[in-house]
Amino acid sequence: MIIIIKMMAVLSGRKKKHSRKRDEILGLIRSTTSHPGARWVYERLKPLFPRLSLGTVYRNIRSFREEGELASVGVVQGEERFDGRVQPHPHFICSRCGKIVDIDGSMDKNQGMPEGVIIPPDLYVDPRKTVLYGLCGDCRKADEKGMTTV
Amino acid sequence: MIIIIKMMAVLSGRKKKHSRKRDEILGLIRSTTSHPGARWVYERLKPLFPRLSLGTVYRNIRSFREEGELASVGVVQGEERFDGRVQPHPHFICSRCGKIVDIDGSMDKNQGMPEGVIIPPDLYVDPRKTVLYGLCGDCRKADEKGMTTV
DNA sequence: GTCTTTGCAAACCTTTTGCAGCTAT
DNA sequence: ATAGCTGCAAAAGGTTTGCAAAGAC
Repeated sequence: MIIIIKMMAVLSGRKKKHSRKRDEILGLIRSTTSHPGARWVYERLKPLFPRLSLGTVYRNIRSFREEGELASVGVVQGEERFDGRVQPHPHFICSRCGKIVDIDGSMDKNQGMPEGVIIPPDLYVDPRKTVLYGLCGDCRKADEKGMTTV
Repeated sequence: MIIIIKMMAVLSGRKKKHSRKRDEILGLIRSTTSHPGARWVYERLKPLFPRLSLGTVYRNIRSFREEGELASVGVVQGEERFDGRVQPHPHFICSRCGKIVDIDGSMDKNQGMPEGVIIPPDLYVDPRKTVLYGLCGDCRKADEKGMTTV
Protein backbone atom coordinates (compact mmCIF):
# COMPACT_ATOMS: atom_id res chain seq x y z
CA MET A 1 0.00 0.00 0.00
CA ILE A 2 2.63 2.48 1.06
CA ILE A 3 4.68 1.29 -1.85
CA ILE A 4 1.86 1.94 -4.28
CA ILE A 5 1.40 5.46 -2.98
CA LYS A 6 5.09 6.15 -3.30
CA MET A 7 5.09 4.80 -6.85
CA MET A 8 2.23 7.10 -7.75
CA ALA A 9 4.09 9.98 -6.25
CA VAL A 10 7.20 9.20 -8.22
CA LEU A 11 5.34 8.66 -11.45
CA SER A 12 3.41 11.88 -11.21
CA GLY A 13 6.44 13.83 -10.09
CA ARG A 14 4.75 14.64 -6.79
CA LYS A 15 5.27 13.66 -3.22
CA LYS A 16 2.27 15.60 -2.11
CA LYS A 17 -0.50 15.31 0.38
CA HIS A 18 -4.02 16.28 -0.31
CA SER A 19 -4.97 19.88 0.18
CA ARG A 20 -8.38 21.30 -0.49
CA LYS A 21 -6.88 24.74 -0.92
CA ARG A 22 -4.45 23.58 -3.54
CA ASP A 23 -7.23 21.82 -5.40
CA GLU A 24 -9.33 24.95 -5.44
CA ILE A 25 -6.47 27.16 -6.61
CA LEU A 26 -5.81 24.99 -9.64
CA GLY A 27 -9.50 24.42 -10.27
CA LEU A 28 -10.23 28.13 -10.22
CA ILE A 29 -7.47 28.99 -12.66
CA ARG A 30 -8.59 26.18 -14.93
CA SER A 31 -12.19 27.31 -14.76
CA THR A 32 -11.59 30.68 -16.37
CA THR A 33 -10.19 32.01 -19.61
CA SER A 34 -9.25 35.32 -18.02
CA HIS A 35 -5.62 34.33 -17.40
CA PRO A 36 -5.63 35.53 -13.82
CA GLY A 37 -2.83 36.58 -11.52
CA ALA A 38 -2.19 35.44 -7.97
CA ARG A 39 -4.14 38.28 -6.38
CA TRP A 40 -7.26 37.52 -8.40
CA VAL A 41 -7.13 33.92 -7.20
CA TYR A 42 -6.57 35.00 -3.62
CA GLU A 43 -9.51 37.41 -3.62
CA ARG A 44 -11.91 34.83 -5.03
CA LEU A 45 -10.85 32.10 -2.63
CA LYS A 46 -10.57 34.20 0.51
CA PRO A 47 -14.33 34.13 1.22
CA LEU A 48 -14.27 30.35 0.88
CA PHE A 49 -11.18 29.93 3.07
CA PRO A 50 -11.03 32.84 5.49
CA ARG A 51 -7.62 31.73 6.71
CA LEU A 52 -6.10 31.55 3.23
CA SER A 53 -2.90 33.51 2.86
CA LEU A 54 -1.38 35.04 -0.24
CA GLY A 55 1.79 33.06 0.36
CA THR A 56 -0.12 29.83 -0.07
CA VAL A 57 -1.53 31.00 -3.37
CA TYR A 58 1.90 31.98 -4.64
CA ARG A 59 3.48 28.78 -3.36
CA ASN A 60 0.91 26.57 -5.02
CA ILE A 61 0.86 28.47 -8.30
CA ARG A 62 4.61 28.20 -8.44
CA SER A 63 4.62 24.46 -7.87
CA PHE A 64 1.84 23.97 -10.43
CA ARG A 65 3.90 25.88 -12.94
CA GLU A 66 6.96 23.77 -12.18
CA GLU A 67 4.92 20.61 -12.62
CA GLY A 68 3.54 21.87 -15.90
CA GLU A 69 -0.04 22.03 -14.65
CA LEU A 70 -0.15 25.75 -15.31
CA ALA A 71 1.58 28.01 -17.79
CA SER A 72 2.78 31.54 -17.31
CA VAL A 73 1.56 33.92 -19.99
CA GLY A 74 3.80 36.78 -18.97
CA VAL A 75 3.91 39.86 -16.79
CA VAL A 76 1.17 42.39 -17.49
CA GLN A 77 1.17 45.70 -15.65
CA GLY A 78 3.56 44.35 -13.06
CA GLU A 79 1.66 41.16 -12.30
CA GLU A 80 2.37 37.65 -13.57
CA ARG A 81 -0.60 36.05 -15.31
CA PHE A 82 -1.34 32.36 -15.66
CA ASP A 83 -3.15 30.01 -17.98
CA GLY A 84 -4.82 26.80 -16.89
CA ARG A 85 -5.05 25.60 -20.47
CA VAL A 86 -1.74 23.89 -20.54
CA GLN A 87 -1.31 23.02 -24.22
CA PRO A 88 0.91 25.79 -25.58
CA HIS A 89 -0.93 28.32 -27.74
CA PRO A 90 -0.50 31.94 -28.75
CA HIS A 91 -1.95 34.81 -26.75
CA PHE A 92 -3.11 38.31 -27.41
CA ILE A 93 -2.53 41.02 -24.79
CA CYS A 94 -4.32 44.35 -24.92
CA SER A 95 -1.75 47.08 -24.56
CA ARG A 96 -4.31 49.37 -22.97
CA CYS A 97 -6.18 47.30 -20.38
CA GLY A 98 -4.04 44.18 -20.10
CA LYS A 99 -6.77 41.76 -21.12
CA ILE A 100 -5.37 38.43 -22.33
CA VAL A 101 -7.11 36.42 -25.05
CA ASP A 102 -6.31 32.91 -26.27
CA ILE A 103 -5.47 32.61 -29.96
CA ASP A 104 -6.44 29.41 -31.72
CA GLY A 105 -5.44 27.68 -34.91
CA SER A 106 -2.39 25.90 -36.17
CA MET A 107 0.91 27.65 -35.76
CA ASP A 108 3.40 25.62 -37.67
CA LYS A 109 4.10 27.34 -41.00
CA ASN A 110 7.11 29.58 -41.34
CA GLN A 111 7.59 29.41 -37.62
CA GLY A 112 4.51 31.44 -37.02
CA MET A 113 5.41 34.50 -39.03
CA PRO A 114 4.17 35.70 -42.41
CA GLU A 115 6.44 35.80 -45.42
CA GLY A 116 8.71 38.78 -45.49
CA VAL A 117 9.65 38.37 -41.88
CA ILE A 118 13.25 37.41 -41.37
CA ILE A 119 13.94 35.08 -38.46
CA PRO A 120 17.67 34.80 -37.73
CA PRO A 121 18.53 31.18 -38.55
CA ASP A 122 20.15 30.37 -35.21
CA LEU A 123 16.90 31.02 -33.35
CA TYR A 124 14.47 28.25 -32.64
CA VAL A 125 11.04 29.85 -32.47
CA ASP A 126 8.16 28.05 -30.80
CA PRO A 127 5.21 29.67 -32.57
CA ARG A 128 2.82 28.30 -29.98
CA LYS A 129 4.26 30.77 -27.49
CA THR A 130 3.85 33.83 -29.66
CA VAL A 131 2.33 36.86 -27.98
CA LEU A 132 0.46 39.43 -30.05
CA TYR A 133 -0.23 42.95 -28.85
CA GLY A 134 -2.82 45.49 -29.83
CA LEU A 135 -6.18 46.76 -28.63
CA CYS A 136 -9.12 44.65 -27.56
CA GLY A 137 -12.63 45.45 -28.73
CA ASP A 138 -13.56 47.43 -25.65
CA CYS A 139 -10.45 49.58 -25.80
CA ARG A 140 -10.94 50.20 -29.50
CA LYS A 141 -14.39 51.57 -28.80
CA ALA A 142 -13.08 53.75 -26.01
CA ASP A 143 -10.53 54.98 -28.52
CA GLU A 144 -13.01 56.17 -31.09
CA LYS A 145 -13.66 59.22 -28.96
CA GLY A 146 -10.05 59.85 -27.99
CA MET A 147 -6.94 59.74 -30.13
CA THR A 148 -4.24 58.00 -28.12
CA THR A 149 -2.61 55.00 -29.74
CA VAL A 150 -0.95 52.73 -27.26
CA MET B 1 13.83 84.70 -27.52
CA ILE B 2 12.30 83.35 -24.37
CA ILE B 3 9.11 82.91 -26.31
CA ILE B 4 10.89 80.85 -28.95
CA ILE B 5 12.40 78.56 -26.34
CA LYS B 6 9.04 78.07 -24.72
CA MET B 7 7.50 77.29 -28.09
CA MET B 8 10.12 74.66 -28.72
CA ALA B 9 9.42 73.16 -25.35
CA VAL B 10 5.74 72.97 -26.05
CA LEU B 11 6.18 71.59 -29.52
CA SER B 12 8.57 68.87 -28.45
CA GLY B 13 6.51 68.03 -25.41
CA ARG B 14 9.38 68.96 -23.12
CA LYS B 15 10.10 71.72 -20.70
CA LYS B 16 13.49 70.34 -19.95
CA LYS B 17 16.91 71.61 -19.14
CA HIS B 18 20.04 70.02 -20.38
CA SER B 19 21.49 67.14 -18.46
CA ARG B 20 24.60 65.27 -19.45
CA LYS B 21 23.44 62.25 -17.51
CA ARG B 22 20.16 62.11 -19.31
CA ASP B 23 21.91 62.38 -22.65
CA GLU B 24 24.21 59.50 -21.81
CA ILE B 25 21.39 57.28 -20.60
CA LEU B 26 19.50 57.63 -23.85
CA GLY B 27 22.66 57.42 -25.93
CA LEU B 28 23.77 54.24 -24.22
CA ILE B 29 20.45 52.49 -24.76
CA ARG B 30 20.43 53.62 -28.37
CA SER B 31 23.97 52.42 -28.90
CA THR B 32 23.23 48.77 -28.21
CA THR B 33 20.96 46.09 -29.61
CA SER B 34 20.97 44.18 -26.34
CA HIS B 35 17.69 45.68 -25.11
CA PRO B 36 19.04 46.49 -21.68
CA GLY B 37 17.32 47.03 -18.35
CA ALA B 38 17.82 49.90 -15.94
CA ARG B 39 20.49 48.12 -13.90
CA TRP B 40 22.61 47.44 -16.97
CA VAL B 41 22.53 51.14 -17.83
CA TYR B 42 23.36 52.12 -14.28
CA GLU B 43 26.34 49.80 -14.06
CA ARG B 44 27.82 51.04 -17.33
CA LEU B 45 27.37 54.71 -16.47
CA LYS B 46 28.41 54.56 -12.84
CA PRO B 47 32.16 54.64 -13.63
CA LEU B 48 31.58 57.70 -15.81
CA PHE B 49 29.39 59.47 -13.23
CA PRO B 50 30.41 58.26 -9.79
CA ARG B 51 27.52 60.13 -8.20
CA LEU B 52 24.91 58.63 -10.49
CA SER B 53 22.01 57.04 -8.67
CA LEU B 54 19.68 54.29 -9.80
CA GLY B 55 16.71 56.57 -9.24
CA THR B 56 18.00 58.93 -11.90
CA VAL B 57 18.29 56.11 -14.38
CA TYR B 58 14.77 54.92 -13.66
CA ARG B 59 13.37 58.45 -13.77
CA ASN B 60 14.96 59.25 -17.09
CA ILE B 61 14.09 55.95 -18.71
CA ARG B 62 10.52 56.44 -17.65
CA SER B 63 10.31 59.92 -19.12
CA PHE B 64 11.97 58.77 -22.34
CA ARG B 65 9.38 56.06 -22.62
CA GLU B 66 6.57 58.51 -22.05
CA GLU B 67 7.98 60.80 -24.73
CA GLY B 68 8.31 57.92 -27.14
CA GLU B 69 12.09 58.09 -27.31
CA LEU B 70 12.37 54.57 -25.96
CA ALA B 71 10.16 51.52 -26.16
CA SER B 72 9.57 48.87 -23.56
CA VAL B 73 10.05 45.35 -24.87
CA GLY B 74 8.58 43.65 -21.81
CA VAL B 75 9.54 42.16 -18.50
CA VAL B 76 12.12 39.38 -18.72
CA GLN B 77 13.09 37.49 -15.60
CA GLY B 78 11.61 40.18 -13.42
CA GLU B 79 13.32 43.13 -15.08
CA GLU B 80 11.87 45.54 -17.62
CA ARG B 81 13.87 45.74 -20.83
CA PHE B 82 14.06 48.64 -23.27
CA ASP B 83 14.72 49.29 -26.92
CA GLY B 84 16.32 52.44 -28.27
CA ARG B 85 15.20 51.61 -31.79
CA VAL B 86 11.91 53.34 -31.57
CA GLN B 87 10.19 52.24 -34.78
CA PRO B 88 7.95 49.38 -33.68
CA HIS B 89 9.17 45.95 -34.71
CA PRO B 90 8.80 42.37 -33.50
CA HIS B 91 11.12 40.81 -30.96
CA PHE B 92 12.34 37.37 -30.08
CA ILE B 93 12.95 36.47 -26.44
CA CYS B 94 14.91 33.40 -25.44
CA SER B 95 12.89 31.49 -22.87
CA ARG B 96 16.06 30.10 -21.33
CA CYS B 97 18.49 33.03 -20.98
CA GLY B 98 16.26 36.03 -21.64
CA LYS B 99 18.24 37.31 -24.62
CA ILE B 100 16.19 39.68 -26.79
CA VAL B 101 16.69 39.83 -30.55
CA ASP B 102 15.18 42.27 -33.04
CA ILE B 103 13.12 40.74 -35.84
CA ASP B 104 13.10 42.49 -39.18
CA GLY B 105 10.90 42.41 -42.23
CA SER B 106 7.44 43.56 -43.12
CA MET B 107 4.62 42.51 -40.85
CA ASP B 108 1.43 43.41 -42.58
CA LYS B 109 -0.19 40.27 -43.93
CA ASN B 110 -2.87 38.57 -41.88
CA GLN B 111 -1.99 40.84 -38.99
CA GLY B 112 1.33 39.13 -38.53
CA MET B 113 0.09 35.58 -38.27
CA PRO B 114 0.19 32.71 -40.76
CA GLU B 115 -2.96 31.37 -42.33
CA GLY B 116 -4.80 28.96 -40.11
CA VAL B 117 -4.49 31.20 -37.11
CA ILE B 118 -7.77 32.63 -35.99
CA ILE B 119 -7.66 36.15 -34.65
CA PRO B 120 -10.92 37.12 -32.97
CA PRO B 121 -12.36 39.88 -35.16
CA ASP B 122 -12.82 42.42 -32.40
CA LEU B 123 -9.10 42.51 -31.70
CA TYR B 124 -6.85 45.00 -33.39
CA VAL B 125 -3.44 43.38 -33.60
CA ASP B 126 -0.37 45.50 -34.17
CA PRO B 127 1.94 42.93 -35.76
CA ARG B 128 4.93 45.18 -35.22
CA LYS B 129 4.66 44.49 -31.50
CA THR B 130 4.62 40.73 -31.78
CA VAL B 131 6.90 38.86 -29.41
CA LEU B 132 8.21 35.43 -30.37
CA TYR B 133 9.60 32.96 -27.85
CA GLY B 134 11.96 30.05 -28.23
CA LEU B 135 15.62 29.24 -27.77
CA CYS B 136 18.53 31.31 -28.99
CA GLY B 137 21.51 29.69 -30.70
CA ASP B 138 23.61 29.48 -27.56
CA CYS B 139 20.85 27.89 -25.53
CA ARG B 140 20.10 25.41 -28.31
CA LYS B 141 23.69 24.25 -28.20
CA ALA B 142 23.63 23.96 -24.44
CA ASP B 143 20.51 21.88 -24.92
CA GLU B 144 22.07 19.28 -27.16
CA LYS B 145 23.67 17.70 -24.12
CA GLY B 146 20.68 18.04 -21.81
CA MET B 147 17.05 17.37 -22.51
CA THR B 148 15.03 20.17 -20.97
CA THR B 149 12.70 22.06 -23.24
CA VAL B 150 11.77 25.43 -21.89
C1' DG C 1 16.29 83.90 -9.04
C1' DT C 2 13.42 80.32 -10.88
C1' DC C 3 12.49 75.98 -12.26
C1' DT C 4 14.44 71.37 -13.48
C1' DT C 5 17.33 67.51 -12.27
C1' DT C 6 19.65 64.66 -9.01
C1' DG C 7 21.16 61.89 -4.76
C1' DC C 8 19.60 59.56 -1.07
C1' DA C 9 16.70 56.97 1.40
C1' DA C 10 12.24 55.54 2.28
C1' DA C 11 8.17 53.69 0.31
C1' DC C 12 5.79 50.48 -2.85
C1' DC C 13 4.37 46.15 -4.96
C1' DT C 14 4.70 41.73 -6.26
C1' DT C 15 6.76 37.52 -5.11
C1' DT C 16 9.62 34.52 -2.08
C1' DT C 17 11.04 32.49 2.23
C1' DG C 18 11.83 31.07 7.32
C1' DC C 19 9.67 29.09 10.82
C1' DA C 20 6.43 27.29 14.05
C1' DG C 21 2.13 25.03 14.10
C1' DC C 22 -1.27 22.18 11.62
C1' DT C 23 -2.83 18.34 8.71
C1' DA C 24 -2.92 14.26 5.97
C1' DT C 25 -1.28 9.72 5.81
C1' DA D 1 5.02 9.56 14.12
C1' DT D 2 6.40 11.49 9.82
C1' DA D 3 6.40 14.28 6.15
C1' DG D 4 4.15 17.79 3.62
C1' DC D 5 1.02 22.15 4.05
C1' DT D 6 -0.27 26.69 5.75
C1' DG D 7 -0.35 31.29 8.19
C1' DC D 8 2.19 34.96 9.37
C1' DA D 9 5.49 38.13 9.02
C1' DA D 10 9.85 39.29 7.35
C1' DA D 11 12.80 39.57 3.38
C1' DA D 12 13.79 40.23 -1.51
C1' DG D 13 14.14 42.46 -5.82
C1' DG D 14 12.66 45.87 -9.05
C1' DT D 15 10.65 50.43 -9.45
C1' DT D 16 8.78 54.83 -7.69
C1' DT D 17 8.72 58.94 -4.89
C1' DG D 18 9.50 62.88 -1.32
C1' DC D 19 12.59 66.12 -0.20
C1' DA D 20 16.47 69.03 0.11
C1' DA D 21 20.65 70.17 -2.42
C1' DA D 22 22.78 71.00 -6.91
C1' DG D 23 22.57 72.51 -11.64
C1' DA D 24 20.78 74.85 -15.92
C1' DC D 25 19.10 78.95 -17.89
